[in-house]
Amino acid sequence: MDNSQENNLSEAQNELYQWIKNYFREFQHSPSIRQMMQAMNLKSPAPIQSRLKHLQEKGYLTWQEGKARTLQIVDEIFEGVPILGSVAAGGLIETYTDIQENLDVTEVFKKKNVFALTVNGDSMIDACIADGDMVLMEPITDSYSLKNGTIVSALVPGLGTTLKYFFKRGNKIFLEAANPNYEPIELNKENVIFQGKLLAVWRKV
Amino acid sequence: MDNSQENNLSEAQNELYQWIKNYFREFQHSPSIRQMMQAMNLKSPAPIQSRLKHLQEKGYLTWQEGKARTLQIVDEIFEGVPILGSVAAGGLIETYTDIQENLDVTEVFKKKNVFALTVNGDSMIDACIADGDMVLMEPITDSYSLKNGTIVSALVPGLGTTLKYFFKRGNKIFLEAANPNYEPIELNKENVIFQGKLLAVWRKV
DNA sequence: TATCCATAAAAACAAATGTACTCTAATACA
DNA sequence: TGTATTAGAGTACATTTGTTTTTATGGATA
Repeated sequence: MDNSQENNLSEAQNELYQWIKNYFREFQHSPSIRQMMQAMNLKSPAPIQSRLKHLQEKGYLTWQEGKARTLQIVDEIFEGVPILGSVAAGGLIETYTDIQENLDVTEVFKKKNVFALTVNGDSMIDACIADGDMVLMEPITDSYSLKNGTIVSALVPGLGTTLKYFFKRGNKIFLEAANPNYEPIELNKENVIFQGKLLAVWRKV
Repeated sequence: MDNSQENNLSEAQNELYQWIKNYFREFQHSPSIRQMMQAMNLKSPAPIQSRLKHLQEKGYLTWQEGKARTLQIVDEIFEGVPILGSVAAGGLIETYTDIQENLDVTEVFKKKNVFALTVNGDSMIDACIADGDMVLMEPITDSYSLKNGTIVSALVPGLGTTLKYFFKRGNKIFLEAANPNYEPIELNKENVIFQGKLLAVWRKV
C-alpha cells in the first residue's frame, strides 16, 4: 500500500500522515506535535512542523493556527477505510486497481432514527441476508410510498415481526421470502404494521 | 430525543454532552474547556470541569489528564445505532424484544490498516457475499496462522486477486469458492500472496 | 571543491490550556 | 427560618503546546 508517489508525498510526509490517521482512529482526537515528534523518532518539533506544512499545502490536513491539537483530516473521512480496489469472486480476472476511494459506512447512520435488527432464520437467504446478520433499517413513516420489491420489517399483530420483500397488488399486501421454502404471506393492509425498510446489511465474521 | 432522565444526566450535563458530540462531528477533534465555557455561556472554567467530571463518572467521556483537547467519547459509539431486537426471517415466530444494545460497526475499523474491497462476481454467493458487496479485510501478516475455512483475498501473481475460502492440506494451498460452479484452485504456497482475511461484509441497498 | 538547499537539532518564547483554590450566589431541605 | 449542598465566578499557577530562530549536517549540483 505504498501510495506516496501518486499522492505526491515524500516518504517522511506519508509516514507521518499514516500515523496521524491511525492516531485519530484510536483516540478520536488530534495528536500534538511533540507526540508526532516522538513517534517519528525525532528530537525536535521543527521537522514535524515542516511536514505538516507540506501536508497542508497539498490538501491533506488543516488545523487552527496556534491552537493545541486541532488537526483535521480534510481529505479522508474520519471513519472511512480505504477501498483498495476490487476483488474477483468469479474467476481470476480482475486485478488490483490503485484507485483510492473511501468507504464510509457511517453515511447511512446519519439518517435520523436508523435502527438495527438481528436476523433470525434463513427466509431471506436468496437475497444474501443470512441468519445472524444485522440489518439497518430506516423507519417507515408513510407506508403508501413503499415500492414493490423493497425489503421491509413488518409487524403482523399477534404473530410477530418478520423481514420480507414487500409487494402491493390491489388492496392486498404480500410479504414474500427470498427462499422458495417459504410461502408468501397475504394480508390486508389493516393487519400489518411496517416498521422499517432495509438500508444496509452488516455481517461480522 | 430527550434522554436526559433515562441517562441519569442533569440538564446542564446533557446539554454539554450533546454540544461536545456536535463539536466532534464538525471538527473531528476535541474542544477545549474554555471553548465549552463560552458555548455554555459561562464565565469561568470551573463549572465545565465539574460537568466533565460527572460525565466521566457516569461513563460518557474520558480524557488524558493534564493534556489539552484529549476528550474521548467512550460510552455511546459515535455512529452507533440502537439494536431494537431480532426479526424473524423464517416464520412469524420471533417477537420484538426491548433489549437495548448498540450496534457498533466502527469497532471493526479500530484494527490497524483495515481496508475494503469491492466484490465482483458470484463465486462466494453461498457464503452470502454478493456481487457489489464491500468486504472489510484485515491485512495478513503471518500466513502460517491462517485457519482452514477462513475467507481471504489472495493475489496469484500473473493472474489477479480473488476472494475465496482458504484451505491448507500438506504443502498445497486450496482456494475454494462458495459456489459449486467454480472449481477449487490448487497452488503451491510460493505462488500465492495473501492480502487480507475477512472481517465483515457491508451491503448498502 | 565550493555552493546551495532541504532537513534536523537545540533552545527559547508566548499563547493556550488543564487544574486547583477561594469566595459568592442559588437551591433544596428539614 | 436556617443550614447544607451544589453550581458558578474569579483568580492564579504550572504544564502543555505551537511557533520562531539559530545553528549544524548531509546530499545534490555545477
